[in-house]
Amino acid sequence: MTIAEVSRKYDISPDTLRYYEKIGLLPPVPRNKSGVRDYDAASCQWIEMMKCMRAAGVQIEARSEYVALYRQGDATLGARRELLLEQRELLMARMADMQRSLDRLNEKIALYERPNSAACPPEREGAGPAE
Amino acid sequence: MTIAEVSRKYDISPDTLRYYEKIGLLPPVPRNKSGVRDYDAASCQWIEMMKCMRAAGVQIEARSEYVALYRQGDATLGARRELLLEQRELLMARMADMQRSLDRLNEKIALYERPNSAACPPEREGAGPAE
DNA sequence: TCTTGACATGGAGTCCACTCCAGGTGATAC
DNA sequence: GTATCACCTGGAGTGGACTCCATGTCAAGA
Repeated sequence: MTIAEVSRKYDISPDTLRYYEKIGLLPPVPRNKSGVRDYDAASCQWIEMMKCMRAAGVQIEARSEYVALYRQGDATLGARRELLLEQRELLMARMADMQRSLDRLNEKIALYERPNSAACPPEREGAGPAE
Repeated sequence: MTIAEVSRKYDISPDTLRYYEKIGLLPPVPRNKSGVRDYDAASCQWIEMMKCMRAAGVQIEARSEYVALYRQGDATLGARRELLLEQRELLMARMADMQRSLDRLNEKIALYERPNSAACPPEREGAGPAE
């Protein structure tokens, strides 16, 4: 697949795809004889993996570390597993934070649903619903 | 409360607190006669609100818009409610994305738990567990 | 009175994750 | 053969969200 096709398929700009490869977020993509990228199945799986990690909020540094470990072969299986476990902890913590935010947001919206509510936070001291 | 106390209480640096106020993420904080900030209950509630919105991934622009609407008074109740509803949608979408990522992460970790697994993605074509 | 320390301000600098651009190459269409 | 087009590269630029810094003020303690 060309970079344009991959870009459409995963909704990631060609510039970003090249950037990811340059900084090691993707292992080198195969090229045709004129040096043009020709993404294969493995490349696509890495792209999906990176999209997934990005959506999970994993920093670029941790993502490239994972790729680097992978490319060093089986000796790094343990380290890769550790990295994923650590990122899972971080992800779950972020999700818990977001859930708390969502709960608060829902409370606040509920206040706006009541007519005449002063809808918090109060301008200064006292007035407005307790939070 | 002084900026240092608030900083400790909410784990937000004094620089960030001043920055938030400067760009309108917090309504002006009361000052003592020498111009030093003296955070009151309302200021603290705004800080909590901003921490909450930040944890929810709300951009600074949307947060300052909310504050600006609030400061314009009751005429903007509807607009504020709309803004919160919109941000709730975005938040729920992000959480759904993260849940998908978590599911995938768990699958991947499961592969690492099995001894001798080739642990994806494959280096090139074929080998390695299907995803 | 002098020093210290917490605070103030405006503005510059940093970091992350892209995003854009100038200049160049190779394959295809006319 | 030349125009067009998609692609290439290295490097500069951008936007968001801080973070740091030089310089200055004020109140309190030695």
